[in-house]
Amino acid sequence: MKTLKKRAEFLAVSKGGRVGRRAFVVQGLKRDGGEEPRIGYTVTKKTGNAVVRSRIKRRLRAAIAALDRQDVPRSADFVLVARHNALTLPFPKLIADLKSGLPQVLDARTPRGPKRPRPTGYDATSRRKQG
RNA sequence: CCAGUCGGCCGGACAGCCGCUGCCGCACGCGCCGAAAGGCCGCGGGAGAGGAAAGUCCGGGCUCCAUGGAAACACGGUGCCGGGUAAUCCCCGGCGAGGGCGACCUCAGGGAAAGUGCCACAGAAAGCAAACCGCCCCGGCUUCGGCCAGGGUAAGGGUGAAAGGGUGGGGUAAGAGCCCACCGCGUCUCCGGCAACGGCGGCGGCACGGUAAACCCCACCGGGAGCAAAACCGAAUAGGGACAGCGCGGACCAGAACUCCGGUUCGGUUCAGGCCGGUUUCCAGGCCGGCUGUCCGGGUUGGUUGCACAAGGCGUCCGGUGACGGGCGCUCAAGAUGAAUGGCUGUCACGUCCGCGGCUGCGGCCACGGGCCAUACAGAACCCGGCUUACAGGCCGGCUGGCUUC
RNA sequence: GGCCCCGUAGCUCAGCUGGAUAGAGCACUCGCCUUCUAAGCGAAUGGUCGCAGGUUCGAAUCCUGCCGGGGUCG
Repeated sequence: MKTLKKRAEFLAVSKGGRVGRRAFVVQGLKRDGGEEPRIGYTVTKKTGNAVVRSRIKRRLRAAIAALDRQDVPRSADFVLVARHNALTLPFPKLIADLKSGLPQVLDARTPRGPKRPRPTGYDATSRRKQG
């Protein structure tokens, strides 16, 4: 399985679909031309120290390697953004989430683009009493 | 046996299935990717995180800053003495001060009499020796309680972190190193020691407050930047350099021509000036303007090297109190770059918790069964030597204090 | 991976060089003004000065070590 290596490629995939799962968030984008799917892994510094980050990345990589070829859609790029419980989630559940998440992220009905902050309630200043 | 202190070491093991990255050997189509440089694909063998890989706090190697040298001034660091080392703010041994019953731990240069500064508040006074409450003497007045003037003191009170040696005795009107003893301080001689320093004795009677992690003085050390250094290979575009031609910029004139006497044009000479590792100076030495054409080279994305044989590791002997040094033998031991060194499972050791039983010096110990997302801190990034910080649990050794028994 | 900078009230910052009172503005609370609100005026509250040692009589300030955050690298 080929991997994404450049920052520009990661930014391009982040504009595609996005699906959340228990241990990670999948971003995916269909790609013209290439046939072999490519995977990128993102584990932020907020997740833990270097030991934890490396271990999460290795588990995700091992889970991808355990998938069959038909489970991964072709002609597409994916980015897995790890959550902290990717360290502790049982391995079969990790594989099951990947099997369901990878095709779903390419569905046209999934939300697209980078995650935006959800608006919190309604704006309280708009209903100020006037004299 | 308990308590403590110092030093060293380890920091899961085995097996199965599936993977990742270098290295070595054998194959090696003229295959695939790429603009190129370059890389990829087969089989077998063997290797693959740490004591801190961390923090990036010091010191070196290495590379570049064109090269080489000298001096001064800054700036920064270090600071008892001696040694170790490539080097250090590190380590070892010793000295001094403080703490602890002790093993042991902690701290740090000298100069405050080279100079400058500061010492708030309180207090009379904070560095010049001065006197607030007091104490004492003499004189005067007195309502006999004291008051005033002059003088002598620094023992006592009070303020403060600190009040110009301390304790005791003598002495005195009261006092005071005024005198004496001891302690402290300073200084001199001698002795021990390489030295820091220590010791005996004499002298001085106190003259010398604290702060230098305030400025500073003294001694020693240090050029700067950092492997994203640096070298090589290498699309497009922009920019760069060399050469040729044109002769433009500044300054000057024994020149020539024109002139409205301000200058202009031509010719000739020259590059004064600026920049070049913090600054300055002295040397060598190098670089620096415009337009057109031709050629070249550098270089971004990228690739290769740097990059793993190094102050290396292990063992042993010798020298040394020790840090460490020397000899001999064996060994070759991770090398990624969106970043490899793993994922899953089983068994076991250890640990911990619960239950039950036994022993006991009542602190605990032992045996059996069961549980644990069943291992702390933590992941190489050019390489070494240190320091600091984090760390479940365990092992070994030296030493100190106490208890019991013989 | 290397290098550099910054941590003070809920927020934005002074004070640090040169040591002795922890301050300013906004925000919050209360009061005045106003029919009510805003604005204005007045008052009060709010601080382990990132943490821990050390130097000093005395540390936000000086020294050392940690912790956290940010920037930058042909």
